[in-house]
Amino acid sequence: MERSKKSAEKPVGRARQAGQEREAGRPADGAANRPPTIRSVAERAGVSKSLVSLVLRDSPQVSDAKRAAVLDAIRELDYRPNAAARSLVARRTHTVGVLLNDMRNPWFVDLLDGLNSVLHEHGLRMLMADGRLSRRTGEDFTRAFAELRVDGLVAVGTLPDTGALEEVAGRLPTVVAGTHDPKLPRVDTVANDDEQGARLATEHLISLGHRRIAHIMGQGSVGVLRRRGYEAAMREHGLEGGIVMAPSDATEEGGYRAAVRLLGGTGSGERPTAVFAYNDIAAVGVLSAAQELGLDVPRDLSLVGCDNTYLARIRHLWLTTVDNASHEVGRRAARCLLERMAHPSRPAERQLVEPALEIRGTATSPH
Amino acid sequence: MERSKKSAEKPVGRARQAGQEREAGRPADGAANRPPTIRSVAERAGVSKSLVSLVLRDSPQVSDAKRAAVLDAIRELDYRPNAAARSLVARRTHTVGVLLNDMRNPWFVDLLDGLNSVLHEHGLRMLMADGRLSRRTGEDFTRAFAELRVDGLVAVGTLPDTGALEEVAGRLPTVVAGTHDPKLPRVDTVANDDEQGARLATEHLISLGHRRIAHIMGQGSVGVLRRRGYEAAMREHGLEGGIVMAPSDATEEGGYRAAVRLLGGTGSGERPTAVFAYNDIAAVGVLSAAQELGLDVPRDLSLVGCDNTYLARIRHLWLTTVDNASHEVGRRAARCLLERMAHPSRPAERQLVEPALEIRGTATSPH
DNA sequence: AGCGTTGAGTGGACCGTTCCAAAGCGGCCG
DNA sequence: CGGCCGCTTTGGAACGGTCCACTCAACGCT
Repeated sequence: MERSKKSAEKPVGRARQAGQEREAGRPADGAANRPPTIRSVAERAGVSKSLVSLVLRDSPQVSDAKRAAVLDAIRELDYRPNAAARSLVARRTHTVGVLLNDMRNPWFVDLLDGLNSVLHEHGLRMLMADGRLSRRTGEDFTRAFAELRVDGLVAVGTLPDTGALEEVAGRLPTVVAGTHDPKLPRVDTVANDDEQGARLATEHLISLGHRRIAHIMGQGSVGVLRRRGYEAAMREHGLEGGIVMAPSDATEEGGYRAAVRLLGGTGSGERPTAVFAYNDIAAVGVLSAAQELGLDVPRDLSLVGCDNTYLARIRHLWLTTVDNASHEVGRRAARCLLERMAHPSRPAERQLVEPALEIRGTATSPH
Repeated sequence: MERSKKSAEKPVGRARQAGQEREAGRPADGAANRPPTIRSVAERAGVSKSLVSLVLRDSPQVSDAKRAAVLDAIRELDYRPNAAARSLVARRTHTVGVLLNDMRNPWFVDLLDGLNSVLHEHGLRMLMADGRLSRRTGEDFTRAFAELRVDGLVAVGTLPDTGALEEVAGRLPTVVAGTHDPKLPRVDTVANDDEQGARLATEHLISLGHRRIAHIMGQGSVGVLRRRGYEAAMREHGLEGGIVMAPSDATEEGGYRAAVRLLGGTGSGERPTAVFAYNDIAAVGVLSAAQELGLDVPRDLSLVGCDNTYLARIRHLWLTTVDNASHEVGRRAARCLLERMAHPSRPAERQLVEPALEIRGTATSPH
């Protein structure tokens, strides 16, 4: 008895207070007129907020008349649901974080295309951060994504900070796309078959009749794989003697310097007749070096790049290169992420996508 | 009487239920162990959640002992504040949306750098969306940003859908960077002085001794301005007769085709000795066309591009071009946005950033 | 002694949604 | 004619924070 009275008084008072403010105060004079909420819509349509919520997630349980009324009100007020409130209660943001290694190097745009198309089909939106920018400002990208409570994370390209990635992978579904690099327990990887790509390029040059084929090396695990594919192809065709490798980095400058070392120093008999470069940018460096050394490409020197970036497509360069199906990599990475979001603790999956040769103008038979 | 009884009975049951769940149930057995909240931290540290909140926003009002206890609890639980909850009550997300026109064209990366550095100084984070991807999936970028309740919006580059931008500008602080295009009431604009840049390029060619200088035109307002600068420079030096213009788009293909028309068709006496291209990509197309027509650049044809993208920096291309200080544009755009966030209804501001000539290898005196 | 003042700490309303339990309301059947 | 069964609609707790109003000591000042 006593208890019932006490609790009766307390909640009643509150309910009334709240109700008053709700019904009379806020929407009318509305402090600093805020954007419309589900309540404004309900009020205008003459229904409860719950019904508006049902209409928003178009439940079949709503009569046509009320639905129309609510939709009208939404239109009239130009109402937009508040994602923060929604995700607060749903504990889902329908957003996946995409961490780009470095936006300066545009090899990833096709990958992003593929990623986006599949994610969008499943009602997920992408939120991108440039790893390089975060690094420069000393910000921890991991934190930002964790606080925003993204539903998943896709790391595109090699990341310097494997530790942070490992930590974030413990919290949320994570997929690495476009590189083989960090092999972590609960992290899926979708990448190009770089070894196979290098093999294709090298075999193309061999089939054209080249015997002495140089390789301009790249760094990281991708660099190792491409070198391995190159070496394997050479060996399988009995061309161990024709193997020449020059260390470099994935820049035009690096490709240029390596090519100058390779092509400039030694006598003409020793000089390679073809070069397989780690990527398109390095290949463009080779082009520059050849020009400076008075070598005509492809007459005096054949050249194959890798990645089929839009650089390779520029008519003035027109690089023969390896297309590594970035779009497909993106699509598969998205599907992997969806799988992992559904089953967070399944074992890590590693996928390889088949590359293909894109023949353009920088490789022919040696004269 | 009847009413009081009714309301008494109803809330009592519920209130008790809820109270029990809060005090005894949730934190102890915790359904599907959720990430720690401010309440878990408070409980562990033996303080109230309000105090934890104070520590989080490091208020000076907290004793050292309690502060230490709270920080320990935060560390032990690996607590991360929930951005959704925070922004729900604060009505601020500390996030600005950055809308990229098209990630394929990497002229904006420097701009983003500048943008990012200033925004970061003010505790804002960037969230990027690619307009092209949104367009393809038929998604309205405006909606996404509006629902996420970003604090502001930066549109980078020309946007096709001016209407959507105008609408979104009514809701939140908006700045357009890198283009002059939509002149909307409450929208600030920070752009390069494209007219001045074109003038610099043209005057450079004139000072080298060229008289017949063609211009490969671009589209949009930027195209108009660059053309205007070109024409003005020509006229001011009494070279109206040397004006030749070819319409094109901002692609390599477009530049190539325009150049073939310009250089191939007419007799040698009529042929321009120099070209000022709308941008670097179009300039590369000109390079391709010149090569095909057997014209040596710069001996037979001088060429100046625009934007100083990294294409221009490739040794094999080594384009003389106009540097439009994208980094500075980004920085100023960020400051504009901060201003507008502080004073949402101030009149629109239009800023122009001074360009500079970047002399490389594609322009010399006519022989 | 009584009074205000100050500073650390707390309770609870509130932000804008979702979701659940329950209510209202015909209609149908025994 | 009353009970029951669907279908539509509603109230209110919950999500995880912030912030305001308030309490409670301790302290200094007439």
